[in-house]
Amino acid sequence: MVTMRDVAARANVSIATVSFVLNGTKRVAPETRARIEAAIEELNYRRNVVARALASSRTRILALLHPDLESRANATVIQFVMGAAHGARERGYDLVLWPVNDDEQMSHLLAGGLVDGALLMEVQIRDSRVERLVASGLPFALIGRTENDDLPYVDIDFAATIQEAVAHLRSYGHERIALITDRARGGPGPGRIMRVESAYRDAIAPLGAQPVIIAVDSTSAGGREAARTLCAEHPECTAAILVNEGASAGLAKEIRAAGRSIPGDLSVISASTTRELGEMIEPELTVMAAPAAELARLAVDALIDQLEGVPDAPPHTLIPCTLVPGESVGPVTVS
Amino acid sequence: MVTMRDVAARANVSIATVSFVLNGTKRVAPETRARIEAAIEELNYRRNVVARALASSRTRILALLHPDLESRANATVIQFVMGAAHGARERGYDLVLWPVNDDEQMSHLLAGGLVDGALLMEVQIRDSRVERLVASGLPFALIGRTENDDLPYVDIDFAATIQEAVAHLRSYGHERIALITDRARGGPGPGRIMRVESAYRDAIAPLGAQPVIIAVDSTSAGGREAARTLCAEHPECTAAILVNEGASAGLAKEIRAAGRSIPGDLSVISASTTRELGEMIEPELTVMAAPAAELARLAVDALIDQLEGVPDAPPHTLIPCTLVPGESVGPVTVS
DNA sequence: CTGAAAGCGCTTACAG
DNA sequence: CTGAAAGCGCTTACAG
Repeated sequence: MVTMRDVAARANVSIATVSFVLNGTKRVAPETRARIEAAIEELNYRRNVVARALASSRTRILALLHPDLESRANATVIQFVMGAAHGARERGYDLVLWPVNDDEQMSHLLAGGLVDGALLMEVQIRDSRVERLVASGLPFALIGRTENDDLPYVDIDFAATIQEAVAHLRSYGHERIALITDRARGGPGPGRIMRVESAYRDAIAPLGAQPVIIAVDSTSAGGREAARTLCAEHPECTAAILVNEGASAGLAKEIRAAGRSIPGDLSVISASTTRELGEMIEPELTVMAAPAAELARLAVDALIDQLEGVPDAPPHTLIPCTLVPGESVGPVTVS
Repeated sequence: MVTMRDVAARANVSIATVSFVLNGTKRVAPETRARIEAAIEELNYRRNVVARALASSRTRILALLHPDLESRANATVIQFVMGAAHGARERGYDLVLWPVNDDEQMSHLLAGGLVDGALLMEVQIRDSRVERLVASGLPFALIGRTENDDLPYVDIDFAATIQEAVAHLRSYGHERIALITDRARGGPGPGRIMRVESAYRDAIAPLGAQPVIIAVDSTSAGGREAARTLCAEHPECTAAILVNEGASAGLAKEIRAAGRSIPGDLSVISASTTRELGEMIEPELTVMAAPAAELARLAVDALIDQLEGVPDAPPHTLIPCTLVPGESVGPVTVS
């Protein structure tokens, strides 16, 4: 293994000087610098990141804390994870995946000194991970929000997204619009659900209709259940907005199985998902594509800015989903 | 920050002794051990992983090298990544995501000393990453295989998988069975495709029919293209085996759009995908579920065994996909 | 069974 | 502009 010592010897300087040119932390005479750079090149030297981390007290490693995603057929998740990995690499950081299950693992993360900061996915309204993070003093950025709006976060702008979805449906004449969300399995659930619901209430308020909110599991079975509930209990609804990626396919299938058609009898918008997933469904769904990769990069940037002391780094960013018209929205048909 | 020095002081021992109990590397008197453990507990001490890494020349970090997965609507990918993360954590290792694009990044990885070993996803038949890895001496495990079968790998047992798919279809009377694979976009392509094709040829050989192989993009559009090709050029086929996750939905849609039905006119098995994805499609596809999480864990275990010098660690493991019957396979109908 | 000490490969005040 | 040296927090022969 070639070390800084080897480079220094070959260039006839001290290792301190080598370090200075590598880090650009101090002025070095041009000829000296040239000699050192030549030596680095010739030896194909690359700084040991572990030693650097220990000496500088900065590992340049970020942790991505996520719940168990293994079972989720969640197309946005992979975009998110990959976006974060790319974003980190582009700024010279590494990203470690951290499946947080228990307190012990959280301690290991916080006290182990492996990471300079953490990114949190799937933030709950009341999130014990966030509390521990705050208590520990480790810098972090949230994807999603807790009750406490003061913490640094990036999030989907659900208000704008739902607003646009409703406007799109209204432009086709729809006035009875149901919302289908994710059923939280124990715990307070992601803040997302709460925000989506209130955005929905605000958006349909001008229509003067009662809100119809159906929460189901994020699975095909959940989607079928939503369709049955919709048909049986809310036949007045001519449109539905889904914010439940995993349920979208099941909903479409069951609506058809019930002898109704999309968009003939029901117009559907699936929000916060991917266009690829929309394309898989029949009919091709009109979706509002989640800015997953973009959000991940922003979260990474916010965290690194914080770590590197960039002034005026924006603590909060909201991005709406993008409407991608498919074939699942049509005019209201009089029956 | 509380260090080993603090613990040693509180327990009235040297830091060496603290290190011995932490690592279990040397016999320590029971009372001494108890004192040290008490001190650790009281101070809530946790070993600094960076210092440990530097001193022991082992970081206990593994890299997961993957191509750009951002754009893929690949449901097995997330299972794979998460399986690897969990597997690593369970053995006390961390996993960093490494999007390998260029040579410079590869050098940084290899010479930086951050990781003890690497896991490679999406291995190509002829893979420059593998060559560099071999040359560098960094331990690794492949997911998938190259030309060279001597390297340590885990992989899906495509021969057994395709064999079972064909057997399943034959039990319904099918004898004209097409194969739909992934179109490699430049380069030699994943070894997977080659292996799948030869497994298919072997499996249908007893049927005495010409092989029908259709390679399309792994997208809904690709699936549609496959359906059209099948209908137009191979009307004799009564069944198809897909090994192209992203194309499965498009295929089903286009078959129906062409006025043919699944499984009435065409039986379909989608291999190497997830049951969740099969459930999303209409009709619910019979799938052969990829053992993605299991494979990831095995690869992690194989790599760690190698790192820790476990004798007789199996260098190669093959696991077949699991048949999950859906509604897309039926008897041959005489026309 | 325990400790003193060297060393892992860097960074970073401090001197000159 | 450059260097000698301390130090980051551990592990690990080596002595005793």
